This record gives sequence, C-alpha cells and structure tokens, in this order.
Amino acid sequence: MVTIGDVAKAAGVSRSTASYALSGKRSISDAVRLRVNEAVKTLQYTPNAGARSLATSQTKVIGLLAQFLDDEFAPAMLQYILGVSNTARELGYDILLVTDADGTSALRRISDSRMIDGIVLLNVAENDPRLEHLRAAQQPGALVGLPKDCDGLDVFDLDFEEAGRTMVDHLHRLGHREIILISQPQHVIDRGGAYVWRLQNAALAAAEARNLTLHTVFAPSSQPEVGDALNGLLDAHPNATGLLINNEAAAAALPSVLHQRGLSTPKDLSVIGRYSDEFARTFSLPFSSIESAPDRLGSMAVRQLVRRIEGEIGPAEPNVVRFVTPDLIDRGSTAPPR
Amino acid sequence: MVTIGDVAKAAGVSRSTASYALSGKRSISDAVRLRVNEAVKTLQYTPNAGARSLATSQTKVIGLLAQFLDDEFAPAMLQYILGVSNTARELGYDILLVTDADGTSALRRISDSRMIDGIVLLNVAENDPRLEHLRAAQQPGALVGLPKDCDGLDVFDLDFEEAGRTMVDHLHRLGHREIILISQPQHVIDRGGAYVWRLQNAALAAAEARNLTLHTVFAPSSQPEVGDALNGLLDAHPNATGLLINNEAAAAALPSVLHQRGLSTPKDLSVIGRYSDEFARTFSLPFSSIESAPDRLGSMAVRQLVRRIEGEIGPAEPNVVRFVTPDLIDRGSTAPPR
DNA sequence: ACTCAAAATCGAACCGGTTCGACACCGGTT
DNA sequence: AACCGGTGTCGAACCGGTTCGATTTTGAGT
Repeated sequence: MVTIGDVAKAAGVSRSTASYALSGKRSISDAVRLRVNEAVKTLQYTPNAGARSLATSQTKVIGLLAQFLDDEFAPAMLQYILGVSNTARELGYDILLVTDADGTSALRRISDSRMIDGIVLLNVAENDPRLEHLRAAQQPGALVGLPKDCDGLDVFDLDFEEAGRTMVDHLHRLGHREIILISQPQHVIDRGGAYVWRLQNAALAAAEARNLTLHTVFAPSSQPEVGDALNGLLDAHPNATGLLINNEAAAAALPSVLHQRGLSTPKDLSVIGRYSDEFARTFSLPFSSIESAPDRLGSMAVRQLVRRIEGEIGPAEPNVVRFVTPDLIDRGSTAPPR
Repeated sequence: MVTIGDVAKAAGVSRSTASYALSGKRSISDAVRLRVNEAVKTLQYTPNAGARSLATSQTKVIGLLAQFLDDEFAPAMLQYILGVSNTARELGYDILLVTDADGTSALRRISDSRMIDGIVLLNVAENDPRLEHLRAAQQPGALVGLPKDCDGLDVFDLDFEEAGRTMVDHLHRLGHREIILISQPQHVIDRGGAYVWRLQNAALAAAEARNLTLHTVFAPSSQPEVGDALNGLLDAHPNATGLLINNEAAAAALPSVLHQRGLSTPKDLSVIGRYSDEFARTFSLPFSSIESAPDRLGSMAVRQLVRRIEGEIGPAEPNVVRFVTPDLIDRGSTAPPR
C-alpha cells in the first residue's frame, strides 16, 4: 500500500508538504507541486479513506435507507435509488445502501459509527420511527416522502394534492361525469403512506367542486389479486367513464383486464395513472400519467443534503419542504366520454 | 463523540484494556468486562469506523458494482442487489453500491482508497474490462456471470446449458416436435452476454439429439417492439407447438400477444420462460419457467467473498466456478401438443 | 514460604492521513 | 542595518481505534 509518506519521499519533501501540495490549502512552490503530482502518478497513490475520515471526520459517503416492503412495488423503488446514486456520484459521494428490514437500528449503526456524512431516507411514512433517530444523530438528513413532523429535516415529495386535482380536472374538462379512483391497499395507508390520502382527498375535493361523481377504492398491490379487484370494480360502476390509478400494481395489471373485457382506451374508458415514465416504459403502459419523478426527487434530496454536509447551508438554517409539481404526460388514453 | 477513551475512563481502566474487553482477544477479569460493558451501554459508545479500519485495515463493507444498461431489464437487476445486500448484512457487512456507467474507474476508486474489503461484480460479460482491474486490486472479488477467463476469481452463474437442455427435454418428453426459442437481442450478445449462447447452443444440441426442430430467434428487449416480433414469429412458424423464452421483455409481452391471437396455454401452445419467480409474480406471468435465482446467486457470491475476506479460504486456494442447477417451476403452461 | 506460570492490566507505538505553530528565507521599506 | 510581511517548508500533534511487549497480580504446586 502506497502512502502519502511514500509520495513525500519520492518528491523529496515532508509528509505535510505533500499533503498541502495535494489539497492546496497552503501556498506551495510550483516546483514542489509538480514533483508531488509526478510522484502521485508514478506511484499510483490513492489516499486511504479510513485515515482521511479519521483526520477530517468526513467520509464522502452518503447513507441511503431503502425499505423493501412486501406490499410495495419493488421496481418503483429502484428508480429512487438510481436517482440518489447517480446524483451523489456527480457530487463526489458514494452510496452506502442499507436495505435492513429494521431501518431504525440500521440508521443508528451507520450513523453512530461515522461511516457516512449524511443520510437519505426513502419511503418516509407519516410517523416514521426512523425520524427520531435521524434527528438525534446530529448528522444532516434528507427525506423523500412527507412525514407529519418535518422539523429540522429537509423533505422532498411529489405534490400529491396537485396530482389528485390535475387528474380530476383533466377528465372533468373532457366532460366526464363519473369516475373511479383506485388507491393503494389499506395497509399501505395504515403503515403511514399518507400520500394516498393526500391524493385522494384532493381528488374528492376537486370532484365535489366540479360536481362530478368520484368513487374511491383501495385495491391490492399484488398480482394476481389486483386483477380480480379491477374486474370487480368495473362491474360495480358500469357508468364510470374515467379511471384514475394511484397504485402501480393496478396500473400494471390494467392492460390485460381491459383486453379481457374487450375495452380500449380512450374509446371506452379514459385512464390516467400516477407512476414514472420509466415505469411506464418497463411495463409498456399506454396510459397517460402523472409523472412521479422518482429520479428527480432522489436527486433533489441528495443535492440539498450535500449542501448541508458541505456547510453551504448552516445547520441553523431552517429546513426546506419542497413539493415537486406533477407533470401530466399525455399518452393519448383520455378523450371525451361516449 | 464518545470514544473508547471515554469508556475506559468510565470503567476505570486503560484504553487498551477496554479494547481487549470488547474484542475478547486477551483474557480479562469478569469485573472489568462487566464495568466496560456497562460504560459502553450508558455512554452509547459505538466504535468509529474510520479509526477501526485504519488500525485493522478492515472496513466491513463490500463494494457492489451494478451496471444499469439500457437494453437490460432493470427490475431483474434489483433482485441480485437485494440478494447481495441481505446476505451481506447477515454476515455483518454493509454494501457500498456503485452504479457508475464507467465501472472500471469506479472499481479503482473504491478499491484503491481501501473503502471496502471485497467486491461483488454483477452482470459480468464475457470479456469484462472490469476483471483486469479487479485482479490487479489485490482484494477478493466474486462475480455473478461467467466471463471467458475466470482465473483467480470466484464465479457464480446459472447453468444456462442445463437450462437450455431442460427446456427442450421437457417439451420433447411431452411429445412436441417443433418449437421456437426466443433469445435476447443481438446487442446483448455483442456486449458479451455469453449466457444467451450458452443456453441456445445447449438447446440446439438437445434438439438435434432428440430429433426435433428448434427455431431460434433474437428478439428486441424493449416494448412495444418485442410484441411485434412475437407476432411475426408466431406467423412465421404456424406449426410450432412450443415456445421457449430467454428474454424477460418477451415473456412480459407474451400474455397480451397470445390474447390478441386468441391463443391460450397450454391448449394451443406450450410455453417455458427463464426468469425469476419474483419476476413472474410482478408481471403475473402464468408460464412455467426456469428459475434464474438472482437472490440465490447474489447470496452465494457474497458468502464466498466473505469466506475469502475473513481468511477461511486462503488467497492461494483456487477459485471456484459454481453453476446453479436451474429448477423448472411448473405453472401449468405446458402439455402434449394437439 | 517460595517458585513459576498464567491471568490481568498498562503504556506506547502504530495505522495514514490533516493541520497547527514555528521557522527560514526572500525582497522591499525606512 | 534593522525590520517587515509574505511565501514555502518542516516537525509534531492529533483523529480513535488495535496490538505488542512489559509489568504486576494471582493462584497453584511443592
């Protein structure tokens, strides 16, 4: 293993001089800087991360806590992870990926041992038990998902209220009078998935204001149960002309259900989903959708986190709570009702 | 930050004694051990990872290199990642997830800076440029995917030859005489995805030995092109009674294609895929399939890697190249031909 | 009571960086 | 000639663990 001492020796200077030559934190003669850089190159020197972190208490690593819950759609989570990971690298940070079922103790472990400079929490629930420890950790943290109490933590989430309104307004403007909203299953909500309520309540309010009928339903998030649920739903509301889907599994299952029933969009039914474009491509979903922007949310969270880590924003400065305005991507699955 | 010095002071012993009390590497009186443990608990002491890694040159972190290529099915990759991550935690290791497009320089970075104790490479291609650096890194490494030259590296992969034979044999035993094999697109092969050839060649050999006709085809890996390709394929071989699918996207697209054509399995067509059970559930695929066991492969790779890291297997001991025998999961999509 | 090995503990050194304070050297003022 | 500030460099200390060698304490055997 080649150390900075070896570099210093090769350049004929002291260790501290070599260090300053590399960091630029004190003025160094051109001659020395040149010789040091030369030595670094020929010896293939790379600083030891452990030693550096010990000396500077900075690791250039960000902890990423992702929970893979049975009742959530794993492929959707991947987009968040990639958004975080790619942006982190861009900013010079690596990612410590933690998928422990017990996120709380995992958080303590990586935080207390000072393996990381900051933490991104995905999939944050309304009363997320991890938040308490994140606040205590005295390390910057950023959340994707809106908890009840955002105090002291930077929060990023889709504007689900706006999403609900946009969906309803879009169909209303086309002339629909009776529509259905399919949400996540009950236990996602029980676990604190408040975004389900946020979208649904906003949709209900918009529907009332526009004077149209909105049926709301919680559907399973697993195959093949969700297919049956969709069928039952369409049977129950034969006059509905629009379908709003806030449930990835339901969206994925819908094409074959429609096909079985001999229905097509937008002729027989107008459909709007809420998922990412990437998701739509993966599952070849032909429905217009509210973009859930997982990569963008992950990216924003990391950017803010790094600003805190690097002191561009002081720890005293108030936390931000930022909502991404949802775009509606038109894939031609909506039209005026027959 | 509470250090081992604080613990030692609280327990009334020296730092070294506290360290030995915690590691158990020298005998310690019960009284002291008790007082030290007490102090650890009350002070909430957690060792500083940087300091420990500096002293022991062990980080308890495993690097995981995953490449997300446009033409590969991202959700499938997630299963490998989770297999690696969960097993690593079980063994006391954390995961540094690297998704850089340039895997080679990322490998150098994390390896040279000694952030990690070992490396798992996913998605290894036949002539993977990352291997050269992994060998030079002088750190244990494990691969998922079979390269041409396995020298010095532990390799884990599905037995694709056996998979090809099993698929063909299964349909042959049921009495099929003409079948189709759908592979990945040409550019997956060009990039070094040798597993495509391995399965296909074994299937062809088995078909010849059994004296049955096997048509082979490279299909796109993106929607909706793959659907058109499937249609064209079924048009081109109207007498084929069996379909083997070594292409996730094609498998995902097949149900709606069959539906459009008014075909059903196993009545009109016997179908066997090659993907994970998790994948089948996500897409509610009703086809019998060769289990590609991503979680198991990831888990095996990590287990072997940790054995190397912890010296249970000396660095001199020869590398293993282990093939997982593929299971056929029967979902009732095969039957004797009409 | 005396010896001797084993058990228990301590101090110091080390891992590989960074950073502080000191110092030497330089050209330019007064 | 004495003084000055700025520049470039060095030695030493420090970050927080682990580990080696030495020393003290203990207890068993005679």
